[in-house]
Amino acid sequence: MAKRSRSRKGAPGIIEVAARAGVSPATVSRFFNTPDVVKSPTRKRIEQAASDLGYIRDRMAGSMHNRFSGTIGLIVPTIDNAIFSELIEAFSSQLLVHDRTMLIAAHGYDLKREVGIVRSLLERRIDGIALVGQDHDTIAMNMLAQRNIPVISIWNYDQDSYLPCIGADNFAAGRTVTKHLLDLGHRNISLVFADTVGNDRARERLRGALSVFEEMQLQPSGQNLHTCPYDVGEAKKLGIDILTSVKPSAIVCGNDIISHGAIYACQALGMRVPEDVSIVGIGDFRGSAHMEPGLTTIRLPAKRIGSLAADKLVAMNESGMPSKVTHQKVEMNFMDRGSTAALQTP
Amino acid sequence: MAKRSRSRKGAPGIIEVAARAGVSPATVSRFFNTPDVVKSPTRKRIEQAASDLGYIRDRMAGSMHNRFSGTIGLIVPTIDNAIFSELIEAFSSQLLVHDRTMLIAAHGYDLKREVGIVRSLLERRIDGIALVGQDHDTIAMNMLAQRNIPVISIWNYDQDSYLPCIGADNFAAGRTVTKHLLDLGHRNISLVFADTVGNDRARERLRGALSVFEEMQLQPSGQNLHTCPYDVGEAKKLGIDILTSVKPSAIVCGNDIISHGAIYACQALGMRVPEDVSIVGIGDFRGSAHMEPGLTTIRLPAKRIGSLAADKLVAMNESGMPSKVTHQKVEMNFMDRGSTAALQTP
DNA sequence: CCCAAAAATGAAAACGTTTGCATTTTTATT
DNA sequence: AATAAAAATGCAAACGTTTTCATTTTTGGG
Repeated sequence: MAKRSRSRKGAPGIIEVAARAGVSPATVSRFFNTPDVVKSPTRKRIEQAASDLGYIRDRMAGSMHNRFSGTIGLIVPTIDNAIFSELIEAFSSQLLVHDRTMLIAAHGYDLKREVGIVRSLLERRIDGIALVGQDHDTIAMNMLAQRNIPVISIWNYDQDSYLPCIGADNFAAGRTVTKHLLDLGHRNISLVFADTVGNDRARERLRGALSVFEEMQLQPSGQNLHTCPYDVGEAKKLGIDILTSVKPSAIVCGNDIISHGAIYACQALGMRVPEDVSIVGIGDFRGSAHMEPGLTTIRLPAKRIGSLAADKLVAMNESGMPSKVTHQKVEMNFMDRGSTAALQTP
Repeated sequence: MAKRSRSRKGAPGIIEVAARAGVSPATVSRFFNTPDVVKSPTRKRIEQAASDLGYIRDRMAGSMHNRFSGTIGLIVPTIDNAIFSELIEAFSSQLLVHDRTMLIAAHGYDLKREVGIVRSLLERRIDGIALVGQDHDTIAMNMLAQRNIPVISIWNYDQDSYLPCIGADNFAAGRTVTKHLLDLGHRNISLVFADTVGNDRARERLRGALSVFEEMQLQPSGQNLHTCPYDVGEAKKLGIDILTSVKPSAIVCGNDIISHGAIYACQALGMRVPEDVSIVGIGDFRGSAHMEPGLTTIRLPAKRIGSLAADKLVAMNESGMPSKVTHQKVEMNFMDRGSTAALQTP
């Protein structure tokens, strides 16, 4: 039985490279970390030797001293959902630009699972971590704090967050789309949002939506507030329910995925969007612009957030942790497309 | 200026834990790696000490001896696309089950970029890597071979692949959907596929589709073969083009994303699916089942592939590399939904 | 109870780098 | 050309574990 073959056969180390280049290992190390400090001819010899041998650095060994591993963590509720994949891609490729790599994991909206994931990432010595939202388990936060790891919260902007954050104003987003519907004359409006426990993004959006009703002295009846998971099929099913029972003239969806389901629900029932029902979403995911009708929604710059978060985390590494917790708000754009129209007075 | 603060303040190591538990560091190490070898009372003391101190293992330091880092790489063409996010999620969570973590990166269908990514992952000492498809740069493959890293190719099944693979028979998939359309009486069929260079999945699917035409002694005119990126918007645009110029009665899309675009194109043009145009896809992504009409497609079990790949890679680690290259085919299911119908004889 | 065998633990040498300090080489100044 | 200062390089001690080998403790059979 080939017990954990220790082979590591053809892998040359810094020492082999040094020997071949006729320098000391220290110099080879410097060549890779601070090239400007080694003389040009030496540099050339090392470069040659390394390439001859097919040398590949062992960042892990290096990290023993450094205390920097060059990997940064990202924990999202779920990967398998248009909501976050854009973010992930942007975060990852921006890290690559900084010569870092991404360790990613999903907790499936289960904050308890997040704790285990944080631990697992910490065991791998991440240099920093980005978390979605501001709702997290204390245990996880303590582990991070004790180790003094840069943490930032992304996706939701919260002026008073105890963590640095980069995100959008979800409250405002909820307001904007709801107001748009009211401005169009709709009054019988259904609200379909994701479960808000442990999900500050959804919570804020819903708060925003409700605040508009309040301002207008309108009360959405309990009957008009619905909870729905981030799933097109579920949303469609629920949509059909709502459209046949409550018969709203418009639906505010907490998220584009839900909107997609709602639009399909209308189509399945033979109702026209926006003539019979107006629908708005939040997010502006891939595809939302191109479906028929195009979805009226709010563009949440996922790419921008991912990219900024990567930059920020790297910066926190390189310049030591800033004492000040910064909050960065990214802009959102209202995309007025074809899924909403003024209420047809019958 | 806080130059790369070396702090690592509150982080206790194995030594602190050992001291507190009144044992040697060696025993603490054993406690974590082979618990059964340490006596129960000792185990308890160590456990207590570790939890008191908030100790978190440093797997990196451990990996110096082990030659196993506990991280496994996954390189995909893109994360930000329904195509792969399901795979990624499954792969990642199955790794978590095996107490491994995932390092992931996307090359954007650029095989040259893949080389750099492979190097970067190798520098982080991955224990194995999963690559999508069988088309890869030789340099990358050599780096992996030299280091003797377990590699598997996923997504496409190829009996003769030089790499172990886990995937679906894309050739058969192409055949099935195409045959379905021909069986329904369609003859004026447009083929819309992704660029096949460096993309064996698309290539196989297209080959499969064309093989059916050949068998039936039919020739798809050059006019009927189109290339399209994996993007709903682009697909929709191209779809509108095709539907207004070539006026096919059916479209075979190389992938569900393209199908979505094609369906929206029909809707934008006021054509009914499937009455006026039949459309088939390949993949069965999230949402395909629920759109209106439901997309007729082939279910590619991305979750299953991801999960199997994770298992396989871990197994290759634990039992030493098997000398035999294995090829595993995962089943696909044809999903006959609402987007196809028999040709209306005019 | 005794002793051999087995089980549990400890001591110390790795693992492949980085880095502070010492040494050598180069450069600049006079 | 001599020398001081600066730049380049080398030496060896880390980094935080795991693991081999040696030692101690426990177990079980007579």
